[in-house]
Amino acid sequence: MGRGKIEIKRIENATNRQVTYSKRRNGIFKKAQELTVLCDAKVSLIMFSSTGKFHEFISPNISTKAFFDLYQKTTGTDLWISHYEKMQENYRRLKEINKKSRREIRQRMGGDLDDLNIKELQALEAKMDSSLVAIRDRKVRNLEERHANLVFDLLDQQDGIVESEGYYNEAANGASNLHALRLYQIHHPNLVLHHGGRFDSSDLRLA
Amino acid sequence: MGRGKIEIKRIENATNRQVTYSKRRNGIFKKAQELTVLCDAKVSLIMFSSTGKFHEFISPNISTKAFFDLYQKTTGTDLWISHYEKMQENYRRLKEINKKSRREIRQRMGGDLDDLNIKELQALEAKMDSSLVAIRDRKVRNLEERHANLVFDLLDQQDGIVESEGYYNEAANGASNLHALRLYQIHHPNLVLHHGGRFDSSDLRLA
DNA sequence: AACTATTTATAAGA
DNA sequence: TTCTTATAAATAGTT
Repeated sequence: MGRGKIEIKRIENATNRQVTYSKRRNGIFKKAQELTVLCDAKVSLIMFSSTGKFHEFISPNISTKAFFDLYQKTTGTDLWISHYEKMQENYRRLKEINKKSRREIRQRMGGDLDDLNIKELQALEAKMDSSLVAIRDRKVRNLEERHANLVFDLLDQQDGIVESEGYYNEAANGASNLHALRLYQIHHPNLVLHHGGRFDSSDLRLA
Repeated sequence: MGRGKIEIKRIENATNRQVTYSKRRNGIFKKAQELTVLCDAKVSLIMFSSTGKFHEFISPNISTKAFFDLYQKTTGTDLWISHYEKMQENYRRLKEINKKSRREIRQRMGGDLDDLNIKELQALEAKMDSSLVAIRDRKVRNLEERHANLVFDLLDQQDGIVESEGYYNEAANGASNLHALRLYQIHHPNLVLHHGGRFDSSDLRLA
């Protein structure tokens, strides 16, 4: 749909590619917006250009966080929750160890000291140590895994990804999420949030 | 673009809405695919129809998980990581408590038993208890928060959301992620993955 | 699911 | 970038 028909393959000329990206991005955002309104659908559209620019459209009345949660729930794919649950399991183990340790101390305070208790204590110490080692290993593995994901899944293919400011948003609702995004935008004008609501072409001119 | 011009507002007739959703969904997926190829961009497009049907398009060479990570990194918005880091902090506290506890036990094994140690021990116990209470509270709050997000952000607005099978995927790479998705699809034919690669209209006829 | 009259998106040029 | 415009593509209404 243009002066000529084009083949759907990578545009080699970087300038043309950028121009086409910009035009088509506007087109697809408009389509997403229309679909949201016409069909009462929830749409999340996130894109990174070949130069690493980030753009997003999200339907109104749903935060990206809620979208992710729903996505994870729907697909049953979740790394973080399984990770979190394992950590909780380890908490329970540590808690149990602490409890036993306190019981040991009480026993000793009662003067009831014998060889068996020493062995138990040594076993306890060994258990605690291995538990801590496991925790440390898991933590290290986790950080490495996250890093590897970020680095290899994407950064090796493109430059210019904006870096996180380390701003962590604790609130769970969409409004706060949006707030975080806006705080971020102050320092990253390249980041454009295509909010929902009635479509306005001025929304598409910020990048 | 059709026999007549339409206003962009919710289609009240449910059948027409569904038909339009289906047609336009195909259109937008095709656009996403073309953008991916033409402009070498990474695109994630997730949608839920008003009847709760889930559809997704994701560019090749990047998993949805990686997309989430990148999204979070880019926007600096992250609930899970801050949560996770707090848990790690609590781990460190518990670890420290365990260490002190073991030192106490060693001291007692040496026969050095006095009132001061008992007080330290009691303080230790109190500290451990409050730590565990904090952990438990945080865990409960977290689960409630997640639940509230899922329930109120979306489920109150629509029916028919497919439920998670509770399948948790531990692997971090896209291939395994895809595998999880495919396993899931076996039981949920409504779930359609619009994979990347060359676009094929047959991909769009599964729902 | 098809068919088309129209509207809409956009490729190329400025 | 942004605008123009000829043309390709998407789709609303119909069968």
